[in-house]
Amino acid sequence: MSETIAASSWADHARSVLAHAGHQRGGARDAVIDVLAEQSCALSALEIEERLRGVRRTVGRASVYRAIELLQSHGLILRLDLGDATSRFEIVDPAGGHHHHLVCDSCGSLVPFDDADLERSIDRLSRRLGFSAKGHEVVLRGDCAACRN
Amino acid sequence: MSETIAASSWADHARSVLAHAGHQRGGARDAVIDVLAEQSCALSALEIEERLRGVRRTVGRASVYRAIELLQSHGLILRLDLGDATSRFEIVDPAGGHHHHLVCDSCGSLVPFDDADLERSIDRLSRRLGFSAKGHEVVLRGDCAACRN
DNA sequence: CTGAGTGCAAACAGTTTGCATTACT
DNA sequence: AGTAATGCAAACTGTTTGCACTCAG
Repeated sequence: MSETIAASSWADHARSVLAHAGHQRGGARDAVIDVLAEQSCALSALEIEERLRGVRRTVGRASVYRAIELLQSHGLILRLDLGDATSRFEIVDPAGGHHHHLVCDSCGSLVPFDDADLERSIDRLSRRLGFSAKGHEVVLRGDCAACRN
Repeated sequence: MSETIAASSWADHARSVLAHAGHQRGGARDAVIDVLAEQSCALSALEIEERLRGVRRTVGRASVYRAIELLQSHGLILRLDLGDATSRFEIVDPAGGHHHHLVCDSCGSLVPFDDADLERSIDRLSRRLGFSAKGHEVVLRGDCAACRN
């Protein structure tokens, strides 16, 4: 894993981007940013809401979704769809690094990984196809170490 | 594209698999199989329902979902999630070939592609990670040829 | 003060489920 | 006849929207 950004630096970065875009700073969105910053891997909107309720402050569901939408539109988080009909979100490394995921068929857990070889293949591929591919996702399905008795 | 199976052969295959699994053959599921067989690329459940209403026979929404679930549990179709909160389904080539997708950011269209190099990377990757990766999905996001004016 | 941000509740869309009916075999 | 398959409608879940209220600047 080449994720080396500190959680707080992403939060600061996100707040700064939003501020420059002319957004006021409200308590609900701020709390959502904090929760996302603490988590390195994908969270669903409802998971975010739940964690907020416990630890920080109760935030209306709509505010969670609106914060997510705003963050996404500024490229600060990305949406991840893994086949269970709920979107998950995770912070985007401002430095450009990114990873992909293994979804465990048994326990449903999410294991992040990265692979330079894979990235190279995808680069070559986009060039071959003539796409200006702006992004990509790779999802492996299998059994995680814990479940593969 | 190395998809060379005839549509009818998948439909026959699917029916045979279900018959061997002890399932009776009903009109609704049969129609769903036909619609899927005619389409080479992913369809959502509601798109399937819609096509059935027009051309073949009106099929209850629940039956569409039940047919999909059954087909999926037998590995005859696979679910595809592309970030718009609706699952799409496409037939699985009994010969084992498969492809991935480019999602056009502008028009939302789905363009299938395959790439041996990419597959090799993913194979190597699964081995490196020690997963028994049973499946994988790759989604590229960008602009399709038509939209890239 | 003024508009962006927020919370609540209602509206929505896709999907699933319960149950009575129909149709294979 | 007996059992799987089907259709309908209601229930559910995740997400979005309308609107009144609050708070940051």
